[in-house]
Amino acid sequence: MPKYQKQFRILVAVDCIIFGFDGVELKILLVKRALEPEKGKWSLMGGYITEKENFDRGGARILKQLTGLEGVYMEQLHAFGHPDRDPHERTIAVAYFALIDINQFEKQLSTEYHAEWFPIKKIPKLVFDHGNMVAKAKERLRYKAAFHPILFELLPEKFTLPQLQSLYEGIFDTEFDKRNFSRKIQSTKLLVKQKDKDKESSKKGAYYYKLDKRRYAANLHAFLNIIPNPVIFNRI
Amino acid sequence: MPKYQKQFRILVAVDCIIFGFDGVELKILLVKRALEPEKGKWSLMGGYITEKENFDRGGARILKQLTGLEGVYMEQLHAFGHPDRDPHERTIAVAYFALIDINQFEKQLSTEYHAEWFPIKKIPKLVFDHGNMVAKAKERLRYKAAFHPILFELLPEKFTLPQLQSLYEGIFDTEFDKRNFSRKIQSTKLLVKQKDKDKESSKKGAYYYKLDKRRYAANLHAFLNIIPNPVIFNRI
DNA sequence: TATAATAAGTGTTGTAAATACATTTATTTA
DNA sequence: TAAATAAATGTATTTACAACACTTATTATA
Repeated sequence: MPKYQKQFRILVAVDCIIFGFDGVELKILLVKRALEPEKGKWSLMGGYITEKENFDRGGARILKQLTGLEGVYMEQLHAFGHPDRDPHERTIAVAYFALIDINQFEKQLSTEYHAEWFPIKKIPKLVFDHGNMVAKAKERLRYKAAFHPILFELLPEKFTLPQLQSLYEGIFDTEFDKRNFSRKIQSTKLLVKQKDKDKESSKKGAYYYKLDKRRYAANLHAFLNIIPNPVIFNRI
Repeated sequence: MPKYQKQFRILVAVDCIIFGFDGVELKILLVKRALEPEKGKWSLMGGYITEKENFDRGGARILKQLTGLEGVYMEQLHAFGHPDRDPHERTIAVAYFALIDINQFEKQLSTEYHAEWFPIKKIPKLVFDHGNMVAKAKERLRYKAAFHPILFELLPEKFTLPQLQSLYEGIFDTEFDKRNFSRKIQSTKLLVKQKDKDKESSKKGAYYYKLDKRRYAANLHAFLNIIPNPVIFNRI
């Protein structure tokens, strides 16, 4: 079949904003850009879309390339298409954000890309419009996490309520009352209390919990109300 | 500067899901596709991105081309990139959805594209993956409208509370108690009661309201709670 | 071995928001 | 002037949320 005439064709990339949580802060994973222009500067992990793949697959491929991980939570964030975003040649980028268990990544680390975790509050200057992408991803993560149970994706299989709370507090940059927080989390029935405790961060030790995977899968799109409203968003 | 070598370049289109409300149902505006393949079939309005424009501008251009309207509420929905979505040549599409006042459009109508409004519940078979785009846009509109005051964009400058309620009821496919609905809307303080009434749809007549544009602009991203929860979404 | 230090775990009460529900009012038409 | 129609409005009850403080388990130290 003949091609569409006279239209111009554009490079299409996928860039990944990869979030991790080390128990203290929210972080994102950056790499040193391997190509000119801006070679050697900090950048999101990305790559060009290939002839046979769609965006979701491209995103998954790129994530795997860097982290070795598969089956990770990923979501399309936004398509970025400013004509000058790559000064070298017009390139559009479809950005994805991923939530990974930072410990998994440590295991699977590929050294090839000079990857490093940066606390979300200390992101260096990034190439092109990657700074905008990160800003948008943070915003989306907050928004999504305020209503849906997605932050579990950032935690290891077993975690404690204090850990979970500190994750929420980090992301929303505020503090919650632990009694109310605990009650709300428990009321979702998404967590299953374990018999063992984490003794590392306190003398008394905190009980581990695991996700109830059945319920979790069924409720990914359901609504939580963990976050007291006025703290994050202005209600009218 | 030399181009990136060896990467392949792709056609990039923007497609618009244009919503309107005629007082009874939610509708979308479709056109007859002008090009092969699938020429003559129902399609979203779309077009290729040009060399100097970003996606937002492309979307606005395409919307204006069809409706003559500018300054309309538009939002990027999703990038669609399945390799076979256009069987003719690989093309990715960035979809936008727009909310317009259907009466404005009637005035500005361009006959060139054989545009027609279709009730959201009676959408014909569409070209390519446009059916998926519409489905995703409906979902997003519901989601967004459940939390944010965006449905006003579908109404004329002056509207009545019964009209507004029937819009919400149409979109969420349910019925609300008018006393509670009215109270919730009033509590947002976004509306200004007018002195005149709409006498068309009842004998008593219903007072017109206008948006308080100042407050509205300040609260576009604020949270409403118009929709009783269990009706639409499952809470955990 | 008793005491201090640390963080985890747990319950109750008041307040605000959401819901359920029925009557009155303005106007037109028969 | 009576009947029909849809708009407008208020209250009582229930539910959800937020504020708040003490007890418990354990380890380290005096």
